[in-house]
Amino acid sequence: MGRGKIEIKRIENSSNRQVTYSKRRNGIMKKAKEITVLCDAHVSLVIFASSGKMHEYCSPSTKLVDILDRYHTQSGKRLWDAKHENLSNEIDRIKKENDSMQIELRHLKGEDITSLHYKELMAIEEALENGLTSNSEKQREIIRMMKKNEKMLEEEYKHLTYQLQKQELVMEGNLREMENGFHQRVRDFQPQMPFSFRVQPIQPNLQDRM
Amino acid sequence: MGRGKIEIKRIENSSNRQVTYSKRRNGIMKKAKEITVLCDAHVSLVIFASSGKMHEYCSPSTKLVDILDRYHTQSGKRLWDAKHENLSNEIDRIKKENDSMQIELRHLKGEDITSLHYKELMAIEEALENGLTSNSEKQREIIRMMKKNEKMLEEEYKHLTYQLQKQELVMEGNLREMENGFHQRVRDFQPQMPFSFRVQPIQPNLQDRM
DNA sequence: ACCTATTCATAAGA
DNA sequence: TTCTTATGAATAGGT
Repeated sequence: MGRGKIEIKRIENSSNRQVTYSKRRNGIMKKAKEITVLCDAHVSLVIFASSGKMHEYCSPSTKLVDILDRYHTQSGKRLWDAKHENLSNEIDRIKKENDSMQIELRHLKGEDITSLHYKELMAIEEALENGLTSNSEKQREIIRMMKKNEKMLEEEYKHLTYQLQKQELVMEGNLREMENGFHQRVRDFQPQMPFSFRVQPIQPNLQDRM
Repeated sequence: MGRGKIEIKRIENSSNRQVTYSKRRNGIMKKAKEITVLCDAHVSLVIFASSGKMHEYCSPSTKLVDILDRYHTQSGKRLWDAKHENLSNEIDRIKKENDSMQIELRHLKGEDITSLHYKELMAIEEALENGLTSNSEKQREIIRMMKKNEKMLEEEYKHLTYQLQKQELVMEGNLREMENGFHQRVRDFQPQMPFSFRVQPIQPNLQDRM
């Protein structure tokens, strides 16, 4: 097409080649755009001139990566490197692991067990019973700890009560002294046990478990 | 170019679209080949039809990977890194899912429950008990089925025994006839019930579950 | 798949 | 590079 027919072989004249290149490149780009619009196609087009300059076209709302992804899927050719392959393999591996755990979980929860054999049901039952045993043991242990802690708190409380009573006695004594005329002593009075004294549970983390 | 001008917009008629697609695809491919020959260009062209079918062209003595390598270098767009990142993210996501399932499984099995709070232990206990309930229900169901099957087998057995006895009576009768001189009849004797008769369990798949 | 009127792309020249 | 234009190529619609 043009003023004369041309043979399809390398254009030796470099500037002609350059001109033809950019004309035809535009032509192809245009065609690529048109086919995407007309026919819902997805196109990736990458052209390098002999000069090394690059041009590309990629259908709108698509990324080259997506196209290449589909290329990879359909052609089976491995475009990416070993690293990529490794990642894909790992994903597969983990997904399988995931699936089997999911199944195990569901079985333990009593779901999807209709198709199981008797032996499998027995194994699951055993696992459940073991779990239950550990679980209640732990619960009993926590209760034991709670009781122990309660006892200690009680003892501490008794002790404190005793100390307070002692303190009150001292204060009453002082009061009596004050009433007897030693008013100046009141300002200097310091309690023998500071009010900041607090009960410290022996196992301070226990309440977190409740 | 054609019998009439067409607007560049999606061709709604599906078969027209398909026809146009393959015509234009050929056209683009041809143009791509021509520009590589005429202008020493390097071209990668990947087209997906809306049907999902793929076609590609890649300049001779070049591989798509090489083109993409150069694309990578020149455009600065990191095709693979993005892809890698996606894969890595997915791996992370699945691994997290994995971990939480693993933890749940271990908890159900009574492992790693030392640091759990009382409420969590209770929840696990409930799950275990529910599982156990479903499990034993299923087991009971299987046992019911077994018993039912056993009963049926027994009845069939009784029936067969009866039939055999009847058969034996007939044979004894024949034997007596033979002893009375009808020896030639022995060769022609055929039992009325073939030996290939077998017990067919009513629920043939049941034994698979054992 | 083939046909062909028509439109489009482009080679060559400016 | 861009414009022009004669010409060959591509293709839309029909068979």
